[in-house]
Amino acid sequence: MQSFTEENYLKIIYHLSDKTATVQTNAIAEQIQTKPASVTDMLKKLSEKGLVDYVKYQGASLTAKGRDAAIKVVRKHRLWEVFLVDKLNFKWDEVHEVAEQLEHIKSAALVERLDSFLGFPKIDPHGDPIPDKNGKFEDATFTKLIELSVNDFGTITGVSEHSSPYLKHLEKIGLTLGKQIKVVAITEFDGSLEIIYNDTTVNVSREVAKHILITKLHE
Amino acid sequence: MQSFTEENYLKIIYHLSDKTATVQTNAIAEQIQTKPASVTDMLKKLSEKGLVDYVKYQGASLTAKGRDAAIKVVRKHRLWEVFLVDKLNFKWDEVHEVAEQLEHIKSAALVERLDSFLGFPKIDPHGDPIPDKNGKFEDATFTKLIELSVNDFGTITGVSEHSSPYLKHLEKIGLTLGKQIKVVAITEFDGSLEIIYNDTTVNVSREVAKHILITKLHE
DNA sequence: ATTAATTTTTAGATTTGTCTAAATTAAAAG
DNA sequence: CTTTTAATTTAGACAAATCTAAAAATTAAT
Ligand SMILES: [Mn+2]
Ligand SMILES: [Mn+2]
Ligand SMILES: [Mn+2]
Ligand SMILES: [Mn+2]
Repeated sequence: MQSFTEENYLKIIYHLSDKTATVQTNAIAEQIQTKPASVTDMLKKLSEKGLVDYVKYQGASLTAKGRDAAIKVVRKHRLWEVFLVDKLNFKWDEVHEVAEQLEHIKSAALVERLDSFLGFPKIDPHGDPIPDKNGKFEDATFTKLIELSVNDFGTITGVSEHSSPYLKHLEKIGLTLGKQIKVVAITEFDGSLEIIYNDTTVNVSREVAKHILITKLHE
Repeated sequence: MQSFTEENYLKIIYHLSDKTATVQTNAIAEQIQTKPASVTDMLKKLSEKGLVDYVKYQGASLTAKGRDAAIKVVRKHRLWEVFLVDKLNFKWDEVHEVAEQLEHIKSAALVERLDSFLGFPKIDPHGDPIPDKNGKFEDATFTKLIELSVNDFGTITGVSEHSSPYLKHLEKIGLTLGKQIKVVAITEFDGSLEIIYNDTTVNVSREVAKHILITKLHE
């Protein structure tokens, strides 16, 4: 059984592993809001527990056991987010902080019954896939909005940034999950994108477009 | 903002205060599963924070601020128990441990929305009153089953022991919340009570009867 | 009022997770 | 291939919460 703190490290390492095979000390420190020296200490501990593979100065990666544990935390985080939005009427920008706490509640029965109560949802309020009981899930192949070209179109199926200010901004300009969008122009000056959905046109900065995930539609 | 641990101390002191005005170090230690020396340390800390009144060797009591904090924890504990039973189909003997964790989740919005989602329940699955948003609740005047005499009758409205083995036992012999019962005899030999409800007669040991709370009916 | 038993507190150590400052190692630049 | 820079690790300290063993205070018993 892992501590609250250990679970946070495993989860962060898991998320950072999406991009690179081996995760650096400084990257973990930044995500977890701590100092590199503290990360080194924890990596040694997690390594001794058989949860991460760690070689001095070379970074860390999750073992099978560590990945299982991390996925369980992610599953709980996303199920609780669905609960908060679907059942308690929270907005999608209000749930992340509370889910950060709820994800550490220890009770296998609770997770399974919550999952059932919610109707076995496949994605959370930000479009992220929810691992099932066995940790399995389909990691959809997203394209970032910023990578689209003029005349490309598709559906908004996720966001890779969960902060409240960011999500509130998307809400305000109408770019929420499920919206069909099309890129009509890319501004020469600042690289921002001109997007059309329904009959509305909005301008999206590169910084914002970076975190919007699109499922491209063809033809 | 209190730590997880501080909240547990406040809650225990609150519960122990029901019986006596000032709470002893050893009593807290026993409830919280720790050593008296640790309790002394914590009492000093809570005293400095203005949450308890504490005089060396004299025991402790909650300040108004401490009681407010304790009641907030109790409110959360009981609301979560209602959620687990009413929405997730847990049995009344399965919820206490999980609620011990959930009661420490920090989010005012979550508590209020959960309360609303549950329909503003007044009592939890064990018959305990749920404090409202402002910490107010009616503490009903219960009579312990063990204090009844032959021919006394009433309704089971609560239990003062939340452990799974105890609650499972009550379930098995049919003594659940809301049942109308009558004492038909008290056994000379061991003081156990002969109880009748509907058309069933059951024998209840003194140890079991001690924790069953009755609302007496007259005439 | 002494003595004995119980309760409570202190003193000093331990564990978990963190930090700062200094020392190493690895990577980048020249 | 040195030198410089950046990343990482060690060493030593610290805060929170706990423990054991010993000392002190309170309460109960003679
Ligand atoms: Mn989240
Ligand atoms: Mn999410
Ligand atoms: Mn309970
Ligand atoms: Mn209860």
